[in-house]
Amino acid sequence: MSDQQINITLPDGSVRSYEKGVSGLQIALSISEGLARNVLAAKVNGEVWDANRPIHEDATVQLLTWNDKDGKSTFWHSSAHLMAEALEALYPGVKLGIGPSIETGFYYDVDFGDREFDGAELEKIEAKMAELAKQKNEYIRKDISKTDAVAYFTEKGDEYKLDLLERLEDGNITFYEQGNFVDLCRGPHIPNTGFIKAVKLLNIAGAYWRGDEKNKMLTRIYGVTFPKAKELAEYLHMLEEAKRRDHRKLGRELELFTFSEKVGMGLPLWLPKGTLLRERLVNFMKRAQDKSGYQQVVTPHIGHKALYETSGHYEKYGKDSFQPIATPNEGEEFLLKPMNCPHHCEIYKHKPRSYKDLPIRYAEFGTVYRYEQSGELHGLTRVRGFTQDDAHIFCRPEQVKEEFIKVIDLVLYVFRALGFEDYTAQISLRDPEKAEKYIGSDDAWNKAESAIIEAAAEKGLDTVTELGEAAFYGPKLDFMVKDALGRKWQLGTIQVDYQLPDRFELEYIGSDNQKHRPVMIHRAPFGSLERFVAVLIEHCAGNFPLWLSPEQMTILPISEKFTEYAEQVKSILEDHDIMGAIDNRDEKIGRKIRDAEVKKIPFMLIVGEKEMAEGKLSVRKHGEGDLGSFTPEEFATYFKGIISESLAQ
RNA sequence: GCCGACGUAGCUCAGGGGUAGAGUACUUCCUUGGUAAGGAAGGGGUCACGGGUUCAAAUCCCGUCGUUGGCUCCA
Repeated sequence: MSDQQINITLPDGSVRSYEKGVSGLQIALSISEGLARNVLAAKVNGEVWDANRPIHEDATVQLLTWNDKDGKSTFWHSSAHLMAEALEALYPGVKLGIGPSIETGFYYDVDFGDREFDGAELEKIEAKMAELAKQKNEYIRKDISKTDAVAYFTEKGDEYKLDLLERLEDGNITFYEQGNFVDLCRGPHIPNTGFIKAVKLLNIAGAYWRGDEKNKMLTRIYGVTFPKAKELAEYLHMLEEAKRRDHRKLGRELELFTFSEKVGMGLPLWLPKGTLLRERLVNFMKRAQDKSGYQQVVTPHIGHKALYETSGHYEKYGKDSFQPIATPNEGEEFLLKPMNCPHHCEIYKHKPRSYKDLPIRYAEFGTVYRYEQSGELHGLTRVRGFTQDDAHIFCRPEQVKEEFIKVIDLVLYVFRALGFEDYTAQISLRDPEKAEKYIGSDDAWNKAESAIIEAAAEKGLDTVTELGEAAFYGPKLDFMVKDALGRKWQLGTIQVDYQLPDRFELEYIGSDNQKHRPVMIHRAPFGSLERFVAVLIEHCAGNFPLWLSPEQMTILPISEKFTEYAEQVKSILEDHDIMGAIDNRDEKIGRKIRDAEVKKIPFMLIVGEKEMAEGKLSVRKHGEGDLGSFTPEEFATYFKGIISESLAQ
């Protein structure tokens, strides 16, 4: 083989020989024209490159299309450049900050100077982007010296790019050019703007330069683009659907919860139906925990300041918490409890423990209060008072992994019962560069981190690892579920903790008759009930699984002549623990059905002359329609069957 | 907390310096109806709150509170 040839290894393991300087695009072309038309970028030895950038050495190459995550992000990054080009064309003199791709779409931070920019202008920019995209301008990569780069942006008067340049090293700087637009950019980019077929600018928001509130606020324009118009339509439909499922809207409509200015922001008020839903979740969790060897405990809503000084929470969060409440005479200080664990440590300590007692698992649906910045509050997902399905497992060091695995099993059972099929586990480790953020010894951290990693591997979890996401006292495993619309939510969490046992001087007597220190595992499968209910509402669009539904059925008499029979049916069903109201209003059956459908009540039981004569009821299922007639007992059996199926282990 | 938008009946929203509106929900009456809205009448609002401008403010201005989209934060 001549030295003008290089070997390219493709993802399927095949090796092909190409001329030196071949590009990803040319490789694609050699495979099929269709592939070449769809190639957005190429992953060369694990690094994402422009599809048309020449490859000079043997390499492993993966061609990236819209179906690859990296392909999408390249596409959106290039779209940000396209938007910047449109902005410069429409608003000469605008200054540009940064314009990255994000999980869905992209944004660009823009300084419009004195110009007032309002959202209505987004359509104008969209149109300009579409026009520029049609020109199929190539994205051209250029190496440039730092001096020339600085000269260019000095001339242009763009202080933000100059600020960025300050932190870059000479010899490492590239510009990308497309059409009339040049940007400082590491790349990579898609071959040309023609790939961008559908553009939607979604909203604008303020954002500080470099995220620092001391800096100037720029206008951030969010957008999303697609290679096909149809995909944009689907995306917009998804947004509509998300709006329709918004738990704040459904929570109000289904009368689950409310807020009151007078009670205070971020402090949810649970209405009777929401409370019923919550209680069902709590009972479900209690049953599951009882089976797994947990014991329920109850602790107060406040605790002495010293308790949190011991735990380390006061030092870490004291300033950013609700401030202590003082007693009028003694001047003692108490904090609203932000965590249940210190209380549980004191329960552990109330008597000497033997190694034979461990593990001890204390569970509490503990309501905690945390000060959240006013701008952070959002429906039930971010509140100032919430209830955790909290538990703390105190165990011997050698039991950590086994206990951890048991917790994973419990979490997965819970997800399954609630219809969350799609989840990943995020392992959050400490950021080794920021040791000051964490308490505890390296040794303890290493042990905790490896326990989590091993347990996750043993359960075959699909994991991602994030550095710097750990809690200050220990690493954690968080479960991220995907809801019915593909949105990711963080729910359950499991954390290994070697610090609190030290701080609280927890002990047990080992088989060697010596004192030993237990290890704690914090865990909350739901996380917070508030947040969990919010996610559940959006996941099922308010159509709760039957076993959770706050109103499982309603009895609809055809006319008031059948009220008495309806009462009889109700009482029979009550004996089977099937609860619901009779809709006795002076309305026609069509109206009663409509109202029950709107309220998303799972079953409508219609009783009229025919049913009364036969001792039956006509069953109509929400969203599905008439199921035919059942005796009350037959219905109860059918009803219970549905529930036990969804709760099967 | 910071920046922007918003705040009118329980809910969804119209109005925009000169007597407060609609749909829906609610109440009463008529109707006793068979699988997604029967008819009529009626009650309900300090137009978030506090100041200011004006002969006159729901409307314009300022402030506060709240909601909301972001930013920063999240034990």
